[in-house]
Amino acid sequence: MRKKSTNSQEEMAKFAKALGHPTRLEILRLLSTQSCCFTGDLVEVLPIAQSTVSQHLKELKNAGLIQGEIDAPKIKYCINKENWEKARLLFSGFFD
Amino acid sequence: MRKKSTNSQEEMAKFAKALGHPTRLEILRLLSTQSCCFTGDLVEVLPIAQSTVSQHLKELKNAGLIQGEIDAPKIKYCINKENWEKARLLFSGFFD
DNA sequence: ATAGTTCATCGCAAATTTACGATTGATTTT
DNA sequence: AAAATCAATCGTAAATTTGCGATGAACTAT
Repeated sequence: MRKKSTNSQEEMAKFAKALGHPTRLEILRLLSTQSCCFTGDLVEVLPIAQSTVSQHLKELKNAGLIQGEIDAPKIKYCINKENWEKARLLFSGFFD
Repeated sequence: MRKKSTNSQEEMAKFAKALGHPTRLEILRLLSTQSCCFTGDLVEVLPIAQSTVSQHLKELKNAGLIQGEIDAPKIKYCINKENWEKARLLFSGFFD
């Protein structure tokens, strides 16, 4: 009784929350079809301001779903494969 | 260029958003292990106020993941199996 | 009819999210 | 060194989310 949520529920909620916006889903789709993207490539494709794209990227990064590396003067974003797999397992386990 | 998100992305985002809170994940887990629950059963188990549980139930219902039927004076909540399956397919398709 | 039960909804406050333009810092190019 | 490019961050506004206690609606039980 009065049980708090488990660690894996916290983690899954964190992933789900990050996935809970169409723009972020689109970013992830773009990153996973092409292997990686520069921020600028995403800004060209998405119908929102550059600063907003950066914010979404930050949230995806905080959730651990993507990672960025410097390729000066650009930044190259990729799927974080380790956590991607973690998320995949959590979701597939969740849906019985 | 400037492409908006697709319908299935909108739908998946809607599901993901509903899944993006530990309490709602816990509610769904409880509903799926037992086949159904009364609101009161959930309130007993969860460490939050009754009104807050009701709000979370409402969100899950709006997202289509659960459905409630009257069993007076209680309300019996169950997984919405049709949409559950839809969500399962969207997520499993998303993670390659 | 009255009292009790069950759960949704209201009203509110605090925190978070989403979006934008402007600015800044870092790096590259001229 | 100066100008240009790239992307994060700042500051702000509006909307949404999360949570609670109190109230209300619908039904049941006495």
